[in-house]
Amino acid sequence: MVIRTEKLYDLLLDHFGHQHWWPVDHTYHKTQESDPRFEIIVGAILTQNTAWSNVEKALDSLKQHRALTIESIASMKPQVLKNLIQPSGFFNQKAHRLKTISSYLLGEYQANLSLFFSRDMATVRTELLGLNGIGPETADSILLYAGDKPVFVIDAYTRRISRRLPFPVSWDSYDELQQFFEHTLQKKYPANHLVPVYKELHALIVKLAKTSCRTVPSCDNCPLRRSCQKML
DNA sequence: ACCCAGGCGCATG
DNA sequence: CATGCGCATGGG
Repeated sequence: MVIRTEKLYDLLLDHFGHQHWWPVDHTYHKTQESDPRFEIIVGAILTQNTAWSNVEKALDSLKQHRALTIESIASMKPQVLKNLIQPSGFFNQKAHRLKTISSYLLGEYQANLSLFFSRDMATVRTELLGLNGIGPETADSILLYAGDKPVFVIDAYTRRISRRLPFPVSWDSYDELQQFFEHTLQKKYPANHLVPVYKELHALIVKLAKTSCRTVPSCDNCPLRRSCQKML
């Protein structure tokens, strides 16, 4: 019995609709104060084990102080940065992490994100993982949502869902679960469609976990149970 | 008063 | 290798 990830995508999209997570369109006008790609990078760090509503407050605060740029965060005094991101919690660690990646992007890539992302995907991922505060999920979120790289993001929700669905993989291995999603989705979608599919499916899984799978102890009582069985 | 949120680093056994 | 714990805030 094998469940198909592309059916999971169809089902969830049909049931919940688009989730509008981070902007799909990276049109960047100079009239804009901050590069949306950098905003996504900052958001990816601020949202670590933190409700998105709190992250928005911190992002707004950074924007209002015109501080949402690589150069600004790299040069800002730590205490000032901590105050600006305070509502997102864990501000001591997060301020340090934001300064680490900002200084890195400034020092190694002259704050040029196009240059940073232009290289081999695996290379960029390895570099990100080497920075303090960037683990697999944060690195992959940055690659997918900011860099438009075809990488599927695994998070606690995806593991929880995967534990309940009959996926032929061990749900506790990040790499194995990621390979499973990527391989199965690659079979259905052409390469140039993978990025939007990966973005939307990850957001939809989060939505599913929050609305249904979080509150019920097992699939037996899940409101999506009948739909889920269509995927088998 | 609890529990949780779009994790990660570090310390233990 | 694999758990466990601290990190901090705001909303339900």
